[in-house]
Amino acid sequence: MARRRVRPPTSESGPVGNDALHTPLDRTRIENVVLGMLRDGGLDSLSMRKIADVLGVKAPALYYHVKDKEQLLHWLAERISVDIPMPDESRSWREQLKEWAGHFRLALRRYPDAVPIMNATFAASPGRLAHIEFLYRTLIKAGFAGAQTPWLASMLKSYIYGYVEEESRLLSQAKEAALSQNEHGRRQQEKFESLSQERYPYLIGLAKYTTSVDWDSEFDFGLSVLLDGFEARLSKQSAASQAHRE
Amino acid sequence: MARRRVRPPTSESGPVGNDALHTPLDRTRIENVVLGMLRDGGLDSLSMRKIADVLGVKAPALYYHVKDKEQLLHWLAERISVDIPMPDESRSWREQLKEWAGHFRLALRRYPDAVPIMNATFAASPGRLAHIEFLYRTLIKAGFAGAQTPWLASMLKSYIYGYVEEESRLLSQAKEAALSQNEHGRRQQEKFESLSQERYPYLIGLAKYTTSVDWDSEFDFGLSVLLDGFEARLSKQSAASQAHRE
DNA sequence: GGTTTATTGTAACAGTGTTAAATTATAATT
DNA sequence: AATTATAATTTAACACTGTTACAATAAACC
Repeated sequence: MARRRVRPPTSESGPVGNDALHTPLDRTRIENVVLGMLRDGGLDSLSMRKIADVLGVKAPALYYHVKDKEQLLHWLAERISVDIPMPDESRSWREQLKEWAGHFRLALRRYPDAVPIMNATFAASPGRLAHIEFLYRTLIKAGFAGAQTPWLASMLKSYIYGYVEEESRLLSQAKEAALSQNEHGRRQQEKFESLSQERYPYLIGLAKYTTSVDWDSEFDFGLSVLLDGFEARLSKQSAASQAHRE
Repeated sequence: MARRRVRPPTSESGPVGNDALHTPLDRTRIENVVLGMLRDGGLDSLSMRKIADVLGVKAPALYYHVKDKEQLLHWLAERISVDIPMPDESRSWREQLKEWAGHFRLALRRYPDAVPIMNATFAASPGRLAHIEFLYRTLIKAGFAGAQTPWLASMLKSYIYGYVEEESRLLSQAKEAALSQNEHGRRQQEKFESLSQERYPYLIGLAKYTTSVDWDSEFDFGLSVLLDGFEARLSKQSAASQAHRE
C-alpha cells in the first residue's frame, strides 16, 4: 500500500495533459488544467469544484496549493503574460510598440475572457512587470518625458484591452448569429434598421462598417492613430525644448 | 384590510428615497434604489436578495418586474448614460469631443464599478445609442471617413473606460493606504522599491509619476494625445483626397 | 515497524441567481 | 357590497458558488 508518485510528475506540457492516477497537485499542473478549461469554456466554466473535478480531486484540495480563487486568476494572468514575446529592440520605437501590441492582442485572443482576467487582477508578477518595464524603456529611449511615459503606456494597454474586448464581443455575436441564421441573424440586422431611421441616421448609415470587419487591419489602423498621437506629442516636446534652448 | 397604494407613488426622486409602506414595485423605483446601493457599496453589494431587502420585499418579487439580473444592469447602464449631457454642437469637433469625454468620465466616476457595468452590458438602449449617434455625427461632420468613424469612436470610448478604471483602482488603493498608514502605505512603497533595482530600473525610476497624480489634467493629457492622433488622420486624409483631385 | 509530515476528503456554512406554486392584495364586474 | 379576475408578492426549493474546520489518508523519514 505504498505506490503513487510513480513516474516523474507527468508530462505537464500540454495545457490539458491531465489524466492518469494523480501525482500530488502542483502549481504548474493546476495552471495548465485551468488554462485548458479557460480556453474551452471561458471564465464562467472556472469554478473551484469544476477545476477540482478535472484534476481528479475534491475542491478543498485546491486550497492547500492556492490561497484564493483570485490568486488562481493571478496565476493565469501571469501565464498569459509570459507567453507574449518581447520585440527586437534594435528597430524604431514605433515598430517595436506595434509589434508588441500585435503580440499582446494575439495572446489575449488565445483565451476567452483574458481581458477581464488581466483587468481584474493587478499583481506585481514578474511577467507583467517585464512588459511595463519594456514599455517604459522604449518610450523613454524614444525621447518621451518621464512624467508622461506611464500614461502613454497605459493608453496603449487600454487600447489593446478595449479592442480585444470589442473584437471578441462582436465575433461571438456573429457566431451566435451564424448558428441560428434565421432568428438571431436577421433580428440583429432588423434591430439596427428598425432603429427609427430619423433618430439615429449616422448610426444606421455607418452600421455597414461594423458588421463585416477585417479585424487585423482595423487593429493596425487604430494603433496607427494612437501612435500618431504619440508622435505628435514627441515633436511638440522637442519643439518646446528647442525653443527653451534658444 | 384594504389599504395600500395610499398617496401617489412616493417621491421617487432621490436615488434612495425608499421607506414607508411600499406602493407596488416599479421600474424606476427599483432603479433608484439599486443606483443608491451601487453608489454606497459597489457592484458586490448588488445581490437580488439585498436589493429586495432595501425595497422591503422578498427577492422573487423582483422577477415580476425584471427578467434577469443582467437586465437590471442594463437599466443601470442606461440610467448612467442618460445623465451624461451632450455638448454644444456649435463648437469645433475637437472641443465637442473633449467636453463629451469629460462628462462621460465624471458620470462613470459617480458610481463605483460603473465601467464594468457599462462594459459587461451592451444593449441598444436609447440613452446609449444617443451617445454613439453623437460621436458618429461629430466625427463625420469633422471630415473623417465613414469607414473609420466607428473605430475612432470606439477608441475614444476605450480610452475613457480604461482611464476611469485605472483611476478608480489607484484611488481606492491610495485610500486603503491612507487608512492604515503604517502597514499598507509603506508596504506599497517598499513593494516598488524592493523590486530589484537592476531588473526594473525604468519602472522604479518612473514610479514617482504614478503615485501622486493630478487626475484631471492627466485625463486631459491623454485625451489630447488621442485627439492629436485623430487630427493626424484627418490631415493625411485630406492630403490624399487633394492628391486625387490633382 | 512506527512517527511525523504532506496532502486530500468530509461535512458544513453562508451566500448566489432563479423558478414553480401557493398566497395575498388590488381592481373590475355583477 | 359581494364576487370574480387580475396583479403582485411570498414560500419553498433547486443548483450552484467560494471557503473553512476538521478528520482521514497517503507519503517520507528514522
